[in-house]
Parts: sequence; C-alpha cells; structure tokens
Amino acid sequence: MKLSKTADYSLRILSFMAKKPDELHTAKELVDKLNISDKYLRRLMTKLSKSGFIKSVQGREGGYRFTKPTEQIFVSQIIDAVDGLDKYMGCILGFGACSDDNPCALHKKWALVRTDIMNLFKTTSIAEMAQKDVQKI
Amino acid sequence: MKLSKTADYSLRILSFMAKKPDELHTAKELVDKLNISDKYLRRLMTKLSKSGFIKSVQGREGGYRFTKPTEQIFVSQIIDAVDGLDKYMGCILGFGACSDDNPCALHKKWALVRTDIMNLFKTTSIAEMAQKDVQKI
DNA sequence: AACAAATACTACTTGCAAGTATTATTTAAT
DNA sequence: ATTAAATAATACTTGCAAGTAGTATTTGTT
Repeated sequence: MKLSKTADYSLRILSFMAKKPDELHTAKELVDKLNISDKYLRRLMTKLSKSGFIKSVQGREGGYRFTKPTEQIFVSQIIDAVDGLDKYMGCILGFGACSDDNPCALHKKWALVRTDIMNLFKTTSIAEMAQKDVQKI
Repeated sequence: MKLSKTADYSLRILSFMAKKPDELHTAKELVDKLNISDKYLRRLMTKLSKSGFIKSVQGREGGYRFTKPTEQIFVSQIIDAVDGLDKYMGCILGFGACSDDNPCALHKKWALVRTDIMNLFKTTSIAEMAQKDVQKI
C-alpha cells in the first residue's frame, strides 16, 4: 500500500515549501533539499501549478509560491490532482464492478479500512505535515 | 491502494479453488472461469505450487490441489509469497528509512491504518473468501 | 540590447509488471 | 510404443510510470 512516486514527491515538495509558506521557492532549491531528480521535479511543479495549489513566477527571480493558506490544502486534494484518488480507492482485488451491491470477497472488510484511509487523507493538511521534518531517503 | 495483479489473481484463483477444496483443478478450468490470461495464470500456478499452498499433479489427468485445509491459508501468506508483504507495508511516502524513531510526516497516522490492513490480511482465510462469489470483471 | 537565471515544453530512454509465444516434460489411456 | 492432455521452463513483447536530455520561453539586471 503505497502512493505513486509522483504523489510522494508532491507531498514532500509541498510539505517542504509549507515550512516557509509565504516565500518563493525555486526548483533548484527544492531539488537540492529534497533529493528528487531535477527534470522530474520541474515537470511536476508545472503540473502542481496548473492544479492551482501553487503558482509559478517565470523568468529571473522566478519560482513557486502557494496560492492559499497551507491549512486549506489537504493530502487528498494533492493526490487527486496528480494521480486521481480513484487510483487508490478502488476494489482491493482490482474488480472494476465491485460495489456494495456487487461486493468482492473482501469488500466489506476493505471498505472499513478504505474509509479510514480516506479520512486520513482528507483531514491532513499540508500545514500539519510541514510541522514534521521531511526525510531525504 | 491496491494489490498487484499477481496478488489479485492469486487470491481470486485460490478463493475459487477453495469452493471445492478437495478437487483437482486444471489450469484450463481456472482460465475459463476466472477470466485471467492463460499463460500468466499457468506461470502463477507454478509459483503458488512452489510456495506450498497447492501442489501440482503433472501429466494427463493432472492439475492443482490444496496441500492443507483452506481454513489454514491466510491472505497475508499468499500476498507474502507472490509479492512480499514488505511491498505493501512500507512507508506511505516511500521513505526507506521511515520508522517509529525516524518518522515521516504521516507515519503515526498511517501506522494505525497499516495495522488494520495487516490484521485484515492475517485474519482472513481463503476458506472465508471462498464463501463469497468471485467476480469476473 | 545583451545577458543571466528562472520556468515550460517536447521528445527520448529506462525499468518493471503484465502479457504472450514456443518448446520441453510428465503421465494416463489406448 | 504412441498419443493426448496436462504442467514446466524459457524467452520475447507490451504498456506505463519514472527518469533524462535538449530546446524554447519568460523576465529582471546590467
């Protein structure tokens, strides 16, 4: 049970930026501090900018900055923006048609866990994550 | 939050077989009933045989049969055999070094969920799964 | 106007899970 | 012995996420 690397990176990046939520952060700074491959991070930053969590400032003295208070940005929104939450919230056995009406053999048990996961994602803000140190390995 | 297709397939296959736990099941039967690609399923059956949940009978009139009561085979064991449980039980943010002593920003919250997932896997037997219908889509 | 430092875009490469194809081996029935 | 029906093994192909490379664009500084 993991997130994609793209989602991982997004959370790490935004958590890191949220430690100084009003500053402008360059891609270079983020690459150096977070140990994420340069080109991949830059592409991801463009995607996150388009998703509206941050906005980019182009040109010299450019970078990225939050568009709203980090208390109002939740893990669920970020995962949804980069991967789509559906990717993680589907049937544990991979059945497309699995539902309450047409449950797989693990449906009921898994539905309970999934609700917990959803709640975790929906109630954890980037501001909260920023209070913890972000590891590099 | 999904399992690999390999783990999905394994659970579907063994659950299906467990409906008639004492019979010999051929790969052909399983492919027809479970809608899993032929060659992939056959390779997986060999792996599951080597893992000890089932044993193969070669030659004409051959097939696969459980080696022990399906009440004694748990989801966790199957996932562990085909993928390794570690693949699913690591840090949600993908940090290799994440631990209680060196926690990531989601560690504490995720540890609770992970425990629930583990319990689900460890306490659900193939016999129990076999009581439900196994879907095809 | 020229330069430097930043982001944006497009295309290519790599790695791994999943899927496919072919051939070899085993064994019961005839 | 031969055949048929099953599993086993090996190698190849595909698809997608992740990673890399190079070029274009933007904009402040000089």
